[in-house]
Amino acid sequence: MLYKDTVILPRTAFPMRANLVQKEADILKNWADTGLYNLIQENRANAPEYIFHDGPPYANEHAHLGTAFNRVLKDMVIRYKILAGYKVHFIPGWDCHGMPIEHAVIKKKGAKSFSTKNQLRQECKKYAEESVDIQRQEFKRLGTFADWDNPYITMSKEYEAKVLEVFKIMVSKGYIYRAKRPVHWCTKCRTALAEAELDYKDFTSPSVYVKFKILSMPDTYILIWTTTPWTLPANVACAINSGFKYNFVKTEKETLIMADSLLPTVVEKLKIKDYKVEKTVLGKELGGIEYKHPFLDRTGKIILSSFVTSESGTGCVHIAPGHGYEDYLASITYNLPILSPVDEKGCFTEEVPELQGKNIFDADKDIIEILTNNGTLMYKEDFQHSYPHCWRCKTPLIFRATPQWFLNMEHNNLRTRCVEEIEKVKWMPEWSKKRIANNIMQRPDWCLSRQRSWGIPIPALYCKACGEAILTTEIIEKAIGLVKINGTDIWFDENTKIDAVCPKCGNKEFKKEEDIFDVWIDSSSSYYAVVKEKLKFPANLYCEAVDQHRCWFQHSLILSMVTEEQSCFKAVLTHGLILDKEGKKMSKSQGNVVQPMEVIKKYGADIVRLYLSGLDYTCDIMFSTDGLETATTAYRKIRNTFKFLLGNLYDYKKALSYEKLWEVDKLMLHKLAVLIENVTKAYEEFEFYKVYHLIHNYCVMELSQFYFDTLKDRLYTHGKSSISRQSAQTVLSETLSALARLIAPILPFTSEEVWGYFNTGSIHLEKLPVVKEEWKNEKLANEYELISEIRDEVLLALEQARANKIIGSGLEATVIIDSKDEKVLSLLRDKMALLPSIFIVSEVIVDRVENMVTFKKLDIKVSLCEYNKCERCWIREKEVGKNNEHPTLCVKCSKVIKEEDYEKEIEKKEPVEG
RNA sequence: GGGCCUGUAGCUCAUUCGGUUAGAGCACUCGGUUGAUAACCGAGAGGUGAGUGGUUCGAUUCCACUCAGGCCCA
Repeated sequence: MLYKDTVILPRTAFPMRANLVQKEADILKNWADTGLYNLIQENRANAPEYIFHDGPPYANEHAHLGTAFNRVLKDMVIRYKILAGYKVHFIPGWDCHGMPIEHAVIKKKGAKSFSTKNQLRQECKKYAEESVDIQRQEFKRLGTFADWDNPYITMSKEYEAKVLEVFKIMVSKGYIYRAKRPVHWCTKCRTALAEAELDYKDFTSPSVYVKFKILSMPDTYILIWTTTPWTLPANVACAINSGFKYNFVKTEKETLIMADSLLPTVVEKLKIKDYKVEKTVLGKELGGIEYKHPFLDRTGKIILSSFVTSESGTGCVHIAPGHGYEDYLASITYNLPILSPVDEKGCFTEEVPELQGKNIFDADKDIIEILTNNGTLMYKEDFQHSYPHCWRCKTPLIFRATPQWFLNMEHNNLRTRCVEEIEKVKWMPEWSKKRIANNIMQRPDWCLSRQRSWGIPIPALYCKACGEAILTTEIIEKAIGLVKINGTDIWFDENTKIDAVCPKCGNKEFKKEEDIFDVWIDSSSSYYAVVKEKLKFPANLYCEAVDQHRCWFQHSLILSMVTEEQSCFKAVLTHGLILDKEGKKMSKSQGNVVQPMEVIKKYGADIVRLYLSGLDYTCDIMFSTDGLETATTAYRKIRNTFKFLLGNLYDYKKALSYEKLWEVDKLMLHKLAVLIENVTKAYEEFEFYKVYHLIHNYCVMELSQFYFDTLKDRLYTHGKSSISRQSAQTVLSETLSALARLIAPILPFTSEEVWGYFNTGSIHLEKLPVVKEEWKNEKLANEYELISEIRDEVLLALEQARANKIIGSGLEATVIIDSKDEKVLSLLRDKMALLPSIFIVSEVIVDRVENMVTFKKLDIKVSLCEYNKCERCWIREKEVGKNNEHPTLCVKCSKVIKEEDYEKEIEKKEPVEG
């Protein structure tokens, strides 16, 4: 008789090997075919809303690993919120304007191939559109959930018009002003350059030491050092560090002021032999002192600035706010004039009559001559240093102050209101509040204008008669009307005319502003163009990387405070950046860049997602292949857990009521309840790595190592329809149902695959598992806490017996246990009948015998069980061999065979050959 | 140079107010099983808690500095 065939082994088509790459593609197709996104929206039509607003990634070719991580993180939030019963309408976005795209297009096609702005803009648009499509495919492949067919695109005319509306409100409320600011300028291309367009190369500049006469002190000079003599005509101040010590150095002729720490190098260079330090003062004591300009008829004053270093020079820095960024910042603090007597070709203007028309680099030697003649030049040499050049024409660049549009951070107490509003927002992690508050407090006024082509034009006009810059809500209104229909290209079309009257001279002819907006205006207006327009203002959550504290988070907050007088987000979740496995930044030059799609192609999205979910993203994330391998192992464990569950539920009919369940099964429902509660709590806090560890540990420790192992005998050998087997199946079913849903936000593909073998419909239409009150059983849990400790000791004893060749399999063992602890002893006696299945041995006897090994709680003796092995369930039992009908079976098995009427089934089966 | 963050086993994470021998899982080694089988079970080994100093009866935990790394600003 083939008793083996009466054993009910797991049966499922759910494959052990995932073959994720193929499987995920199938599931994606299925989601697309069934229109899952819309099904979910319908399903949650009347549910409370959760507004999660997507920060638009930059539409620049393939998605980076950091972007991929950001998408996955957002997706886990979205999928969790949907699971938790919310309606989440997630509109993805793309940031499409800006310098990097313009840069890439010019690089690809060459600057000469575009004769008009709009030709260049068309090419940029094409580039951005292609990038959006590439990234959309990649984001879909990651299994991320969104309204991919209806994204917001910052270069769409609707969006552009909305940005202009935001600007109109800024103007109408009086936040916008126009002022000069130094920018990197190419004198050959006659254009401003962005940071990314700078090409640093070695360059030789004249290095000069110049003395400025202090007005209030006879024969006393402050000594400065500069490598750009041509900026001296724009000098308005001299900066020193308030914390440094400054010496008054008396030489034969005069007294020179310089930093104490730089004295030795300076006197050596200037070949000053006889000198004496007359006195030493702290920098802050010199603040406000006036000096005479070395060759122009005006004065400047000494100011205090923290950027002055003691690395080179004299510790006294010549300040020309029109020709340096730090100088410019200092000019704001000290309210200094911003002189920039240089035209767009790099020649001096009439503001410097002596040098008018002269190229500034050529003028260096003229200025040196003037300084030499009037005796203010102390020393001169050539100085080689790394200097920015134009990326296109390789000309050395200059800083030149040009008029720009600004947002005034102090208007209507904007800065203070932002800082106060920050307090009302929930920042996760908490330190991010401090970070953004610092940023807002320290930031200068926002320079809104860029001298570029690919962006939204600033709708200002210049009077052709008097040159007056005109920016009014009426003009913006007209621009919005045009843009809504035509997009912003219309602004750059020379045929487009805006009707207006110059308020200064009454003229009606205008030149349109050529500058565009800083791209951060585009993306940071999304609260207005998307949240307010299509969702519900304000958003519940923004979630981006840590660098966005200075960018999107900050700028969105500022704009929202201007237009809505409140924050556009209630909570902000920040994550770290993705670094390589050594914690180094990924960069092409280092060769340590990981392409997300290559990883997906190799491992599948679910494994990548599982890996990412397990990382603590509140700090920087080190991405390693080792980690992916670990995640693969963890994935297999989770997958096999599902396979075991499915395999033992193929014949499951219906749940047993709680009272009828076996004790161990009740225990497992308690543990499942605790798991559900803990996982839900972790999800609520967006602590996905806790979710991962909780679920993985549950699969490994509670299920695989304990429950499943002890359950095998019951599932396989008890009667098909026995209460004991049904009891186990009831709990297995609850476990599968809960586990699949709990992991669904992390493993959207695998959970969907599992659900297909278990239930109907998509798992992503389901809701979080609910803990039934009756499942909670602290008393049982406490008892089993102790039993678990006891089990560990028994397993240790079995291992020793195995090492001593007393037993092989655990089922060969008879375990005799005793305890000196009354509590333990009474528990053992109480649970006597259950112990063999819990220890997975054939026999357990509570007794005291000789040669017991003492453990912490128990004394244990393991011996080879003297009974015969049941052919069917492999348990050794004293009745085996005594039953005439089934001489090789134990009592339990012969009873099962009889009651369940397996006889016919067995006879029907063909005998197996060999 | 400034602001913010990070550093615990090879990997991913724990360690509640500072308190017994710093814990899990994976990976590794050894063993068992062959009825979850490219699976499953058990055991073992693995740590100067980045470093130095301080506060304390006691520090991985609190403080200072240093080192390594990240973001932003200069």
